[in-house]
Amino acid sequence: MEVSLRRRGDLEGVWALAIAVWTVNLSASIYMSKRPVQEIEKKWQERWEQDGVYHAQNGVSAEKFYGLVEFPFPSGEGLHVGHPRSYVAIDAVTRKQRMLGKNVLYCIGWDAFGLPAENYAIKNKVRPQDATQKNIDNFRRQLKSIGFGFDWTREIDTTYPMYYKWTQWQFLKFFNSFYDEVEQRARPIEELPLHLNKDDYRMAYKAASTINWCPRCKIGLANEEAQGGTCERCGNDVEKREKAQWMIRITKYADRLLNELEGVDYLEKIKAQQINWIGKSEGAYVDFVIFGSKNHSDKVTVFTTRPDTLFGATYLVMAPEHPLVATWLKEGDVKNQDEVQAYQSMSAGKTEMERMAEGKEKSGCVLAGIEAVNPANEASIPVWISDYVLAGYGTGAIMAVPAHDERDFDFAKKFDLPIVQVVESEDKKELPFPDYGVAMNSGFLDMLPTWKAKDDMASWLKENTKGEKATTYKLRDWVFSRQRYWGEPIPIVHCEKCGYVSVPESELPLTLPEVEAYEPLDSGESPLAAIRDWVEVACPTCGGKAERETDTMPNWAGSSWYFLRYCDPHNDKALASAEALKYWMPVDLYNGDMAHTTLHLLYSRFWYKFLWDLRVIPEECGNEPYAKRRSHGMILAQGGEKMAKSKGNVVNPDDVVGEYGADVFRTYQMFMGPYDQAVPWDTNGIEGVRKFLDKVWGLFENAESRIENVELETLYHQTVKKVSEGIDELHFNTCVSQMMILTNGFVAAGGVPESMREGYLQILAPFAPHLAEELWAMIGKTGSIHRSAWPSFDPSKLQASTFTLVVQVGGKVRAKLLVDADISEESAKELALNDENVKKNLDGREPKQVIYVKGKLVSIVV
RNA sequence: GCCCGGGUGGCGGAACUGGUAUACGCGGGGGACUUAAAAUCCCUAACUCGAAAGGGUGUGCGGGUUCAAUUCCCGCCCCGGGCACCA
Repeated sequence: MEVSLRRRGDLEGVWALAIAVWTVNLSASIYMSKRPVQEIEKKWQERWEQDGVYHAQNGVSAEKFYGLVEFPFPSGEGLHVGHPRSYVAIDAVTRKQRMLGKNVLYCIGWDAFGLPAENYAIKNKVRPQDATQKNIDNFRRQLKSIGFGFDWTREIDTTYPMYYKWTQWQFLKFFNSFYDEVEQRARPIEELPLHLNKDDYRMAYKAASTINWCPRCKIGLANEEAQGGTCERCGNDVEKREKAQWMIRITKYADRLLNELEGVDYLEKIKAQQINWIGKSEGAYVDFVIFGSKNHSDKVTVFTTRPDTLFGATYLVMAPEHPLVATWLKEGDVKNQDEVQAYQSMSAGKTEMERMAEGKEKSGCVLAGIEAVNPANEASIPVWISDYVLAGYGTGAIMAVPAHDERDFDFAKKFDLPIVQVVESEDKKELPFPDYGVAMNSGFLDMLPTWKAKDDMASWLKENTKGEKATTYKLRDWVFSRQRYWGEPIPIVHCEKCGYVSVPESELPLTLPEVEAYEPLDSGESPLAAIRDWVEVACPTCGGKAERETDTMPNWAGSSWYFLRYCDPHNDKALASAEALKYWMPVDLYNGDMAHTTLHLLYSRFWYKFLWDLRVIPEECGNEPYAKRRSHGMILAQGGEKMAKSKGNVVNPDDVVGEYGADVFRTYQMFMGPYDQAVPWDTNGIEGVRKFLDKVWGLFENAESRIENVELETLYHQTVKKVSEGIDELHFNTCVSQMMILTNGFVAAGGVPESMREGYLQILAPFAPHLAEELWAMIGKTGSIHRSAWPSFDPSKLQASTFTLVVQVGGKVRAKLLVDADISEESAKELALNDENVKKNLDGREPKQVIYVKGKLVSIVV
């Protein structure tokens, strides 16, 4: 106390001096006083909540703005400094939109089901419910301390039964719908033509699927839980296993998910990722007649993107799992049965790790006794099996054209198979592989290379019933089952008589029962299977003996539609009312991690399109959920490494907010680098931002406001323009630096002119909302600054009265002259030519040409 | 291998539609205030030759277009991310 009083005293002396000569820079000690920022911030956070400053209004006619950030998974570690980056950014965007008078929807919630919570519960012997609740409380406290403009009355939690009631309800929609190929949309299953079997057409269906199996944990893993071929839980290598799983027919939407990207504004690389994942390729199916098997009508269909190279197909390769191979083995058609079976079991036992380690080294086994006929030239070619052919893509079999495919080439070299090039008539210049010529000489097939254009070949195949045009996708149907406890129970009952039956809507939510242990069972089933009195139920249709589905839904389920729930979070009649959806959807700006731009984005777009088809989402909302999608770069640890608990370099927002306050934290997050790029955290860098905000405080606490200064006015209008546009473009770092420039201008001038005070605080408000609010009150304004009107700039005041005219001679800068903004071309040129240094560099030469660029430069060509 | 990004001072990064390269911040150097330190403020700073005036070089590398290129074109190199034996 004493110290600060003494400083105040010092300050007065300095201040007298500053008034005497107003250009004198503000003295150091003005900024010294330690303000209790955390208290001030807390005060406003409470006030905002009380006054409902950030509440979104349903049922109004005002223009809306829906800003969305990915809701977090509330982990036990708490928020880390990377989490809030996008929250701060979209907070700034939505604050500006709110100040433009729009009705803003900006919410947060918890994506709280999932594996880590379950593992934590198992390890620490607590209920996942309790652990999750504790984590949510911690996350909520942390987020609130940063002062986001979330509408907290709309907070959602995917594990809350009134939320997952609707997740389950939507699953039943999938179960009770089919895809109408003609109309290209989903329709209720009751509308399926009567001659078709409903169970073959449901959008959600149960089928055997290959899963990643961890033999140590005895558990099935989703692909994303088994990345790199190892178990996320124990690090053991995973194997492939067949298991009956719930699947969703996302593949029916492949073309729409691809084509309708054209109507949305996504970052180019995000679109590219969606396109890659869908993996559409166009080509043809080609039928190869088989001889050597007992069934004389056997044929193998292959998919190729290069039907024009059919003449170069010198052998056939099938995946070891191909069903025809099993048939031929059973029938005794294959002469080298033992060898083939050995190869099959060898490749089935291979883990992902082993496959990857093998790289390009090809393996395989010929099917002795089986031959195929190349439909283009009737040549007889051998048939092989190899695991470089994937069972799950195309038809599970390929025609090998070693001259035109590197993998086929490797295989042919290894097993000494013939290589025949297909050339475009006379054009033999471009050989696909350098040593092709050598390989060609070893070929024994006496075929003359011929050529047909891709489309010609496809139609030739069609005419001769030897194949047809075809399109394939990498996208697979969505495996929707998890053998786990901590997820939404799948509301399906299996009846011996009726098959799979929906749990009646009236019984939703089907709540997760309490269990003794959360570990999966030895059988690989979810722990729910152990609760017999929960599993055993009467069939809802016939009343007979039936069993509940014990699989739960994947984490993706709850996050596929949460943005719809924000629109109307307390509705108990529907997932959201049609009016609310019509008003709020689509999302105007969606931001999230680059890590979620493939799966989550694809799943939620698909989910939305499906609900839209069924008109659960009104038609007016449009066919895409997110009008605009952006992603933020990662925050790295100091030094550029990834932040990781194991490396001990994680920065906790609590510490930063505790030391500097939320405003400094937020502003630094926006200043540290381009929003879409990865940037390392810098403990020194944050000091610079603290100094900046301290200067702002100082300007309002101590400095003069009766200042008139034309240059400041220009700078002010330029800054308002830059910040207004920068927020829309997500160029936050340059917004902050521009505000720093303006602030430095005010400091140099000795204060903020009266006419600029409000606007100055208002442009600061999206970045440092507490500080702006406090100073807004300090200058006597009533009502929240965050509900005030966004300032405008005067375009006529953007131009300074003078500018630096650059003079170039022969492309090199030879002079910089300060001139009036309205200087005429003639006088500018004259001034330039008369400059001493310009004359010296001209060295008596006559200029060939003098170019004048208004407001910029004079370029003298010699 | 394929598809996206990106390469600018000691560091994070600015630069509109081709028109002063390095704004803003960090760190460095020098100075003021202080008994001293911290804090704060001021000055300084791409590299290089020069006392200075001024010159030369400079945005990953090599070419090109232009009065003028970080920006446009051609050919490479490196880094980050995504996908990956996808026929």
